[in-house]
Formats: sequence, C-alpha cells, structure tokens
Amino acid sequence: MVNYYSATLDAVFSALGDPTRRAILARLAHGASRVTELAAPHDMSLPAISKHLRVLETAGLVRKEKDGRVIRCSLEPGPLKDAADWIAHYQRFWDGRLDALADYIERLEE
Amino acid sequence: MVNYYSATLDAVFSALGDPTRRAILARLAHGASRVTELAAPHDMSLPAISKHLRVLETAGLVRKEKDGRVIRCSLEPGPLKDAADWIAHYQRFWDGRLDALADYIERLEE
DNA sequence: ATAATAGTTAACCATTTGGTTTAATATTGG
DNA sequence: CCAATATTAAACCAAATGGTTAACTATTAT
Repeated sequence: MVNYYSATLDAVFSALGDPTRRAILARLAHGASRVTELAAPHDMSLPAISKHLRVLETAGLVRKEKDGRVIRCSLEPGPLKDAADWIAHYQRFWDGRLDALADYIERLEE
Repeated sequence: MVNYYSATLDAVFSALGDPTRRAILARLAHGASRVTELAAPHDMSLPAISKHLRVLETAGLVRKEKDGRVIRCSLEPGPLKDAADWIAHYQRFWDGRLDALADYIERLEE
C-alpha cells in the first residue's frame, strides 16, 4: 500500500473544510484578535468558537498567546503553505501548461 | 454575521482532508483509471473506495464515465484551482512579500 | 471582598464520517 | 443460459464532528 499519509495535510485540509474556521482565518489575516472578537460575527456560542480555535491551533494554523485574561490569537501561515504546495502539484491541470505536464509524466516514468 | 460560506470550498477542502482521497487524486494525476485499479493499493474494501470516490465526485474533483461495466475515473482540476485561489490570499504571509501585505491591508481600509 | 469579564471544560446530543459485510445490478464471456 | 467481473446499494457500527448549556477557572475592576 502506497503511503501518501501526512498528518499535517489531514489536519490542515480538514480544518479548512469548515466555513466558520475559514472565516476566522480571514479575520486573522487582518491582524491578531482575541477570542471574543473572533466569535462576535458568528451566530454561535463561545464554546463552539473555542472548539473551532482549538482545531485551527491543532492544525498549526493559529497561535494563542495568553495576556492576562485575554487570549490573543494570530495567524500561523506555515501549514497553509504546505497545503498550497500540495495543491500546486496539480496546477498543471488547470493552467494550460501542458508542456509541464509532459515533463512531469516523463520524470515519473524514469 | 459575515457570510464567508462556500459550499464548494467546504466540499473540496473536506475531501482533501483524507489521505486515501489525496492518494486517489495523486493516482489520477497519472491518468484516468477504473475503480478497481484505484482501489488496489489501499488496504480497504471496494465499497469503502467507492464511497471515497463519491465524496471526490461530489466535490467536483473526479468525473466518472461509464464504459460498459467499467467506470473510468478522471481528475477534474477546477475545484483544486478554487482551493488554491483561496489559499493564495494568504500567500503574502509566508512568502516574505510584506509590501504586498501592506497593499492588501491598505485596500481593505478603503 | 465582590462582581464582572474572558475563556475553557464538561457533559450531552444529533449528525456525519469512514469503515465493514452482504446483497444487488449491470455487463461481458463461454 | 450461466458464470464471472465491475461496481454500487443497503444495513450496520464505532468514532469523530459541530453544536448546545451549565459550570468552572483565572484575571481585572470596583
């Protein structure tokens, strides 16, 4: 059995599969933010947001820093790059560079 | 509540969150393949693979064409591009182009 | 000291997910 | 016609997911 397993990609792509979590990341792209602020736009309880944040944190997409009773959340882009890199392997399928596709296939055969 | 919802991104990222499905896509990048062929490398029953294929198909990542009793599956790259485009919004966070970040923030303020 | 604020934890629930096995449906070959 | 092949469908199961409310912890303010 071929092993394409990557716990990182599992966690990152799964985390991105939820609209609330993508919205949180979009919000964090504007700058770090506390939990309550992140929760505000969502029609959802605070514990629910807390859970989403843990999912993002586990995936390495968000870092939390405790400052007094406030927790400051910030975007951690590394895993997003991993995801982008994975997808980039397929870019040749949509960007019309069929020469690159040919190169790729050729290299595979060797 | 801000609406960042995208059913497409939900489906695509969720689909990519499973290693078996990523492996299937990687296999399809080498060319179209029938279901049994796709199942072969995996230590998993055929119905399980069939389900994974439906997930991929629902996400628009795989197309199935029935040819006799064989079903030919092929890679459908469109949704991958959607996913890549979404992630690309965050590229400025890891590629060191902080000028682009400044531009982006500025445009947001307007 | 007490109350308010920020956030998490715990317990619970319904639904989804990812797998199984067994049965069914087409299609092809002898 | 009958058997084999390719695949899906159905029924089932355990675990994970995404949400809730209520209770708890820690910190700040009065």
